[in-house]
Amino acid sequence: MGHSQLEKQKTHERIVTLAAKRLREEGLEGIGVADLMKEAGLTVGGFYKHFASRDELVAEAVQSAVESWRRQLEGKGIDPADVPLEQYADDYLSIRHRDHRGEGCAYAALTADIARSGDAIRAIATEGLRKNIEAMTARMPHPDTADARRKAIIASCVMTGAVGLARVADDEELSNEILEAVKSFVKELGKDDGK
Amino acid sequence: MGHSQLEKQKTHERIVTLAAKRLREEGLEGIGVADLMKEAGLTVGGFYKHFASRDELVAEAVQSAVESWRRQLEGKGIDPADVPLEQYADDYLSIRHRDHRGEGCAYAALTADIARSGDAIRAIATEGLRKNIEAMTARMPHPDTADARRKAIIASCVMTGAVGLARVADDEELSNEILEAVKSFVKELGKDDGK
DNA sequence: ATTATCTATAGATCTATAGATAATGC
DNA sequence: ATTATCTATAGATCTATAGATAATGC
Repeated sequence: MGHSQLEKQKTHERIVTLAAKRLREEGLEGIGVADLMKEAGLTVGGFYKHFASRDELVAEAVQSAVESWRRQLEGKGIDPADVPLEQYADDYLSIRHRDHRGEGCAYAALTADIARSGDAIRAIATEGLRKNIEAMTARMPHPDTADARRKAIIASCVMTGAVGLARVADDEELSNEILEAVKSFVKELGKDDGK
Repeated sequence: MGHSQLEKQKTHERIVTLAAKRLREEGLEGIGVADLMKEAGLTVGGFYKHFASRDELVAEAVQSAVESWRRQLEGKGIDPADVPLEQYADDYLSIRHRDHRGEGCAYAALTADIARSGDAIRAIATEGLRKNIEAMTARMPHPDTADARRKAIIASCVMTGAVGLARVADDEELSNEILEAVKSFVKELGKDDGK
């Protein structure tokens, strides 16, 4: 029962981080305030001293989820800009990513949920999407060209789509086939000789 | 207040068709039984003479949504197998499709929702996905080759991903850029000279 | 004195059921 | 007689709030 301002800030972050995970797992409406607080080791009453509404938490959690990949890398001392496209494709289109939504890409896990959300959440997601496309452009050969940006958009769509469909397929063979086909394609996209 | 068996069958279909639309718009948990029945011009009490549970309706609605594109074409006397890849890409990656989820592709609208669903719904969606990939393979040059199937998987992922992300973007320019980039890419995929 | 969290609960909403009503179909 | 739909409601669940408790920090 800590009550200092520092404790409160840590509690706030703990709730947001947990929500970012659980909402990716269960969808933006898939878990209630009381259950989330319980999983955080708290009770529902304290929630509204941290957030004006459930929607406000969801917005913070989406922001956190959108940034989580970058933050995980930075925690290991790695600059996301230094991750080459090949490694990005290997990680993103891995069985591990497919099977761990809570720690994975917010767009693969929540695209449809976000598209149905209000202005605040869509604005956060749009900003993150823009940055992702720019970061992907920088990983392409000749990154200053319109072609690199076009390839980055294609790569973003095909990767989020592939993980989404791989999670739909209840047949492991089909699911893996999707991941492998797209993995090799994205790597080809990054080769200089391509169109 | 019709009560014949024929009337009941028509009522059943009306509920399922409406649910297939509204669930694509609002998500698989986005609309309640009472509201759906009200929109169908009925009341909640009759619902359970048609479906054992809400989940049973959702399963039928997902099946209906998965088949809706094929059924719409067949209603116009068009064989879906005759739709060439270029036209498919133009329709799928159109602003109209992006802005009308209720009549659009179930995978673009519901991928994450389905991935979170139970076995019955995932089995229905997996079967539909398999058929979609096969139909897309048949639209590729040299459709009997492994390369055609690989391209069909890439096309399926990139198209569902593109419509999903185009719906996330609250900036019309970015959203259209995504649709256009992927549209031209899918058309290239269908050209014979490609790798 | 202030406030972060707790217990308890009001009020809204949702699924599912019970029993009444009005039509079908033997 | 059977049954498709209706009205009404029980029971569960969810968001948000009220008031109590126990810590911080001037």
